[in-house]
Amino acid sequence: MNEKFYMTTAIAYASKKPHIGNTYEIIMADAIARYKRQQGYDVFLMTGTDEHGQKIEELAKEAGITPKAYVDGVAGEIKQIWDSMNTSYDKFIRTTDDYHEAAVQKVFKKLYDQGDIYKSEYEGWYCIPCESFFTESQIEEGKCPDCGRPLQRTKEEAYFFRMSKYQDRLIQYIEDHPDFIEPELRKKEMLNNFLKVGLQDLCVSRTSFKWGIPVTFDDKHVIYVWIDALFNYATGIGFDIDEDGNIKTTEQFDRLWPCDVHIIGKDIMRFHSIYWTIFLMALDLPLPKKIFGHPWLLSGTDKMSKSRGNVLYADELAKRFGVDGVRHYVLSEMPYAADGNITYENFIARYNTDLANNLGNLVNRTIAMTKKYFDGIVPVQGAEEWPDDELKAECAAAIADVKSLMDGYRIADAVDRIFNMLRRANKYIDETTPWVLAKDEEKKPRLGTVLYNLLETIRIGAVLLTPFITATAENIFTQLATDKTDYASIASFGALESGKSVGEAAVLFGRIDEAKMMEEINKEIEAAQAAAAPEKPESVAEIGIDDFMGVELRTAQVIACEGVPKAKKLLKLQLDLGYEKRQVVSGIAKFYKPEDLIGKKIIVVANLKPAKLCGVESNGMILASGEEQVRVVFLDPETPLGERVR
RNA sequence: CGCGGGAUAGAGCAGUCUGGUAGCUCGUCGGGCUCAUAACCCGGAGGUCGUGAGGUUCAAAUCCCACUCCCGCAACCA
Repeated sequence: MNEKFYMTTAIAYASKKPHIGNTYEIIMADAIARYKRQQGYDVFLMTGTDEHGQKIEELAKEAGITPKAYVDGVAGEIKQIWDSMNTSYDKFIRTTDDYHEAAVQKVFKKLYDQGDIYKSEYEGWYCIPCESFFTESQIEEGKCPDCGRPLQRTKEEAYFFRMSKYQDRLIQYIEDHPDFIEPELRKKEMLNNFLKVGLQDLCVSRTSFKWGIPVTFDDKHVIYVWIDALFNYATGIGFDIDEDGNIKTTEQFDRLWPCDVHIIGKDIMRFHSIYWTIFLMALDLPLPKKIFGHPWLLSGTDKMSKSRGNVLYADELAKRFGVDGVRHYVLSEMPYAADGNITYENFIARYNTDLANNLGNLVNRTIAMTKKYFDGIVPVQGAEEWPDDELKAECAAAIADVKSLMDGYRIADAVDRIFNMLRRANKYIDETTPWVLAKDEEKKPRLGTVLYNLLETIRIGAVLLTPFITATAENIFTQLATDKTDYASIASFGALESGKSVGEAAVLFGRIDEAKMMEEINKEIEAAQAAAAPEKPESVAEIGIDDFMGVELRTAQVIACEGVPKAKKLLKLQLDLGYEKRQVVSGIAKFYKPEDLIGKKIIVVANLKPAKLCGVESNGMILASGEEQVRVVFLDPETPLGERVR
């Protein structure tokens, strides 16, 4: 049996339809999987959906359906998009699958029984802003070890995982395995920001919502999302635990584990490289060989978000550019470590340059000449002349380069390398001028050689392109009418069989008129914006007038203002409420300079419990609106100070 | 001084480890060709390689130092 290669994507959160930035991951994973299969590996690619959590519980409630019904809908939609992108995953796991839930419960129990998970019995302290629990031993003088703010005694019981126990082993492992976390800069982030400063025990249960996997021996609690979600990588291939708490695996698991690569977004690097790895250590399982944190695909220069209105979806893009247009764009436009961009202008340029002009036109003109000069019969390869040797050398170089690039996960560079090879083939046509050879019957053998070399170069290109633009590669094979499509067939130049008839010529990618399409797109965007009613925001539970009157809002004037050292977002404001002065800290430094605020009259929540932010005391909160763009509520300059606001 | 990455032609990037004529794709200008999807091929213009009339060197995009700006991670939105 061939060597196995087990790879996974992160599982997609089943809260809403994934955008192209989310879809990029499965396409990238698919390209790697197809490449590995081509190389002869026995590949198993797993993807799926993460379906539990408070957010989904709330969305389902809003929609008036059960959480399960809700995630059934979204998971179906996600699977459909994955399928429509021609991705060749071997398994689509859902965290609501019964075997997964059962196995996760047993994992939790086992970790509890062996002492890695423990229950804190009313000894815990909770930091509300950090949403973190801490044990007595972690805290100093009743303050949060993270932020230094006062902690609340938690009234909830909670389960914790002893992360610190494995910390040194993990650091050692990462240092012994330089390829474990890639790209390199992500490894440094993990090491410097978390591991070397010391891991805290992780709270691994929740009681604040119900939509999760219950703890079997304590059903007030549901299991922390990351234990639930991360274990999909194991349960999906047959990992389980028997009644005695011993690990029970299937033949499939034994064959595939450990995972060869987890492909994930850079944002969840921490959960994989630290938590997941430590969970595995606790179960004495071999660790994954590699965790690859890919960058993000940005819409223009911004993160895609609904509120910015710049969200692009794979299926909508595919309507315009085709599935392979989308695959080619995301695969060739994403740098190795830095974020990539997507705009319609870039998309059209990429499409026209690479797919229509370079590849499509090369195939088209070559097939056309074969039909025209040889009645569509693949000619015989004759004596080698210049520049045949250069073309062949280029093919060989491309094959070798693509292999080394792909082995290093340099996807975009690999794709680019293939298109350079095709460019060389276009140049070869100009150098050999087949239309001139065709005018001289004596040159017919030479003409045959030239066309043969071109057809063979195209075939090699199609084999190399198979992992990336799969359907297009197949289309090319059809046009060449060849069944020499495997990787072994490009080991040496000349596997294409002479004497056979080529298929019908068909345009692979029609050229896009940029001006026309942009006009169309802009019109659609305008129409969509006009049609879209402002979305109803998530509302908060109704309150009575008494509740409102419990909030003491007062007018105040900013008499001094300065930034807080070490904090990028915070401003420290001195307020005059008329009857007293007080200090308030506010996270508005991105939007206001101190001098913008001094002298202005604002509204302050006067009876808010004091808190410390970055070590600076804050006694209240000033009113402001907005998320992306925060605007402080300013008052009429004539407003007297210290008045109650109702 | 929290940790790390980056600044190279109008745009996007490579080159920096291992100093020695600054390169690729797109765009732009000019030319060629006619097999092909106004495609393809060739050539030109365009860069004080972030700043410092800094350091090392025969020689610096590359090594060293200082500074400015951008980005990621962490912290932080009362």
